Amino acid sequence: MALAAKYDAKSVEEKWYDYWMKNGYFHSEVDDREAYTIVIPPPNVTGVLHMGHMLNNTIQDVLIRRARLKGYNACWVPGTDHASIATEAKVVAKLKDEGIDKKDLSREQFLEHAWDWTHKHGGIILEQLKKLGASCDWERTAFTMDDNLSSSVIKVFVDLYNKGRIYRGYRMVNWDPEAKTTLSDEEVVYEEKQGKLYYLSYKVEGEDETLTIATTRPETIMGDTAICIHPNDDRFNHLKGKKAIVPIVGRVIPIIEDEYVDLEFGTGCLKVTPAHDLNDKELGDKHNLDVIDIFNDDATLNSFGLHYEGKDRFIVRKEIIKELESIGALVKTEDHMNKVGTSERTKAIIEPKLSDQWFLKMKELAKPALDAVLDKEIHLVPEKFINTYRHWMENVRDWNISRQLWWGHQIPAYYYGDGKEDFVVAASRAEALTLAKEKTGNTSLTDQDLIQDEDALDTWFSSWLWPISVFNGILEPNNKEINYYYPTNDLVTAPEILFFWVARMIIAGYEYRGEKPFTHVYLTGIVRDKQRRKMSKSLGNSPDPLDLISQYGADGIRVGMLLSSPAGNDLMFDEDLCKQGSAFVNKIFNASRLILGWEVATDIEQPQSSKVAIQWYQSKFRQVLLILEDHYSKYRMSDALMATYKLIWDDFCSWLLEMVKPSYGNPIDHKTYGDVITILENNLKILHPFVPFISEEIWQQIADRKEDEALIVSDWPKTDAIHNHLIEEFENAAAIISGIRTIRKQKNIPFKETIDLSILNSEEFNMTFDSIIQKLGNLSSLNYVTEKVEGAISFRIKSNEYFIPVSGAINVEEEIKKLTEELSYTEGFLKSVHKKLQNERFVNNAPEQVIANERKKQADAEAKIATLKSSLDSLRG
RNA sequence: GGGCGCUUAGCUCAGUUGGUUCAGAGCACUUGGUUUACACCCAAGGGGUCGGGGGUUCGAAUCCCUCAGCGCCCACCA
Repeated sequence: MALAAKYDAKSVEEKWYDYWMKNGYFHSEVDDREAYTIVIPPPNVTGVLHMGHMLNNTIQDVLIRRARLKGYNACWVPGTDHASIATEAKVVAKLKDEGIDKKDLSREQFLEHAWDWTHKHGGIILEQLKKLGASCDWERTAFTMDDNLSSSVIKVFVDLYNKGRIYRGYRMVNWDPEAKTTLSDEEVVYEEKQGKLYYLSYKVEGEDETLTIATTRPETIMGDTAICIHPNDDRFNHLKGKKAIVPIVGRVIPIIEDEYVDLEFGTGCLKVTPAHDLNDKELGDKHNLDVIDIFNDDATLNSFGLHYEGKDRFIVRKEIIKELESIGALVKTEDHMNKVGTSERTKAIIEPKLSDQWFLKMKELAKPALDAVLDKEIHLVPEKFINTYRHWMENVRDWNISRQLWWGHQIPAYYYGDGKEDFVVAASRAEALTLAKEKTGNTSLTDQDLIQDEDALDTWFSSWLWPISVFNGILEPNNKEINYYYPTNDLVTAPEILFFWVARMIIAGYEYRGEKPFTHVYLTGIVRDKQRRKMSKSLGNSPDPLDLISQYGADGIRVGMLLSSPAGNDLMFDEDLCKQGSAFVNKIFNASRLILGWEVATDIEQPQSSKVAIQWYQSKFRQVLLILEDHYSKYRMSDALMATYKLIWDDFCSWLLEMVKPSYGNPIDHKTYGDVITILENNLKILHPFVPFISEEIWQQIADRKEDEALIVSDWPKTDAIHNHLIEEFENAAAIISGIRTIRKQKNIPFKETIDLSILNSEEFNMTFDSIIQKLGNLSSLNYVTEKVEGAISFRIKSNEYFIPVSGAINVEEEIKKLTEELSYTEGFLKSVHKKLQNERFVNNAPEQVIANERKKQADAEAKIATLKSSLDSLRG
């Protein structure tokens, strides 16, 4: 009686979230129980919740809540990532709005702004997660730039450097001219773009001849230091050993020969620009060519760009084509599709650039991490990702870990001299000074002589330690928390970051714990809209998760997200799913309201029908419990939800409650009421991971609960004997009831009007559900007869025939027609079975079970035909 | 260019080793019902030659080949 007439999701959600928090139910401490741990994939600290997070965190919360109910010490560690590039870009943009240029700030000043920004906008996303019901251990909230996590990063860097795995190298790297930093290969996204292929003619030095090359990047002629032809290309024999003159620039460059050149592409002549193309760099190294870098950091041209100095590369491309055309150096232009590397974060077009950067050697580190997945030490769900993972790991390249950014962990390398190699790597300035003194033998060095490397580390260089560093396992490898919670159990994340993050965490796990960081990796799909477009802020096709929550309730959204989310498959998000979710919540609420509204009488005996119904449901419930176990063990979340959904909606609400419901105005007997309450309680337990709020709300209402009692920390229902015969008999009863309903509909007999049902049984018949058939069929009587009932409509289930006498004339013609159709269908069916059984090869080859089944089919069909025939005979008189 | 995956009802998807009830589920749809928890309800019902073609088999949505369409990952061809 305590439930309101209508379910108010908002107030219920707030009430119970506060209650859970207040009672510390999300918090985990080391104890005697077995730990079940998940570390959250840390979202960007200043990010906001999007649909991908909703899906991801719903799944994590379902896993965590279920583990908690199953008696594990469940620990879900939340936190955020400093997101070096993304955050720095936001801060730079914000400063720009205020008229401040990053260049005019010192590192310290800039970092102050960045921290302000972080404090102001940071952690909003975690507050949003609370609205979703996420039961994270908020006392453990971590941030990749927390002191201990930062120290962990530095310690690891120093360690890897000392192991010889980190080195500094002058390499061609990916340069993001927008963020003005290098990127790792994984941060470059290649996009197909329609471009042009320009054919340019170069004069041959000292001759009245020209050669033509094809290029997509005419602006880089400023950096040309050679022309390359294939040594076997007879077309260009006359050019060998000669030199060419770069148009506009006038520079004389050699014509070299290399088999790298593709004879089929373009003209067979290639211009070589070692500073701005990886292949050209390799050619340059091989042939000792000059390297001329023509770009500034922002991808405008430098002084090598002559009169184009200071202009952007793409403007220069347009202008230089005009100039080349005017001097007759542009031969022709063709359309050309090519893949352009763009920055994952800023979307800027990447410029290959030579520079000094820090790298981590990956090959050896990757080995145990590869084996772990191939040997199923770590399970990727779904398994199709194993191949992708293997391919990447087997071809892993050194990781560029330095970024020309300030927001992040500054590289702990300290320069004490002018030479490239005049540096030491140490966890602190003091240690660095000691090391520098040792290395140089110069004891008069002071702190002032040390200059720390300006660069920061790639964000992923801190998040790859996440499952260890959140438990402080890097700094204190033997503390009791890391030993207890590590390895964690499940990781739930998007496949997009399989290499960025997952693979590297596995690597770090083996390197720093000698053990896997988690056992299962559940890879979710991408959330897309109905047009299959990825939901993103820039496309504007993503609903605001908080709006959805206020509209459908957190429970509703959770169900909606989970209804269609097979692991690894994209989720076609449709608001209708949320509608279905909140309808389900409403159904649970109303069913509970019905039960709690019942008047209970202690002086009534439990009717036979209720007793049977309760026993049946208990078996059904246990059966579903096993199915759930199976689905969960395979991480089939949608299936687990659907099995629960159908159990509650169909078996519990549509069948059980209808079976035990007292007739209008009458009280329910005490025994049945108690049984139903117990059943409801168990239902709520298996519902709780999916719909935590409504389930807690009702659980708290259906009995007097102690102050510290709560569904969230109760226990998962126990399995017990399943009476399969009850389940089977119920199915038969349900078919009979359905038959009655069909006839009522056909003959327009309203439910209120009672009818008689006669059963002509040709085989042993179990009467367990008779009382229920009577109740749900609203029968005045249920009789077993030995002869057909005259003047009655009939229907058949298996080999039994059921008769309902109807007042008024029966349409004999119609009945005959109906029976004839059924007969001819059954005869056709029997014929196909006969054919099969007469086929010797089938009888010889098929397993016995299959043949036995066919024989059973044959017998059933024959019995049914006999029944139909005799019915027809009696109808025809 | 290489690799992986997908194509089953209007929509989103299940279909484990080929074998009763395997051609399914949820939603949507149609029809009927409902002063007695819920129209976010109840009941009944329609709907698919399992992308096309070929093959293996007594038997194929399931295995093989091939074609078509879609998606993803990886890769330095100007």
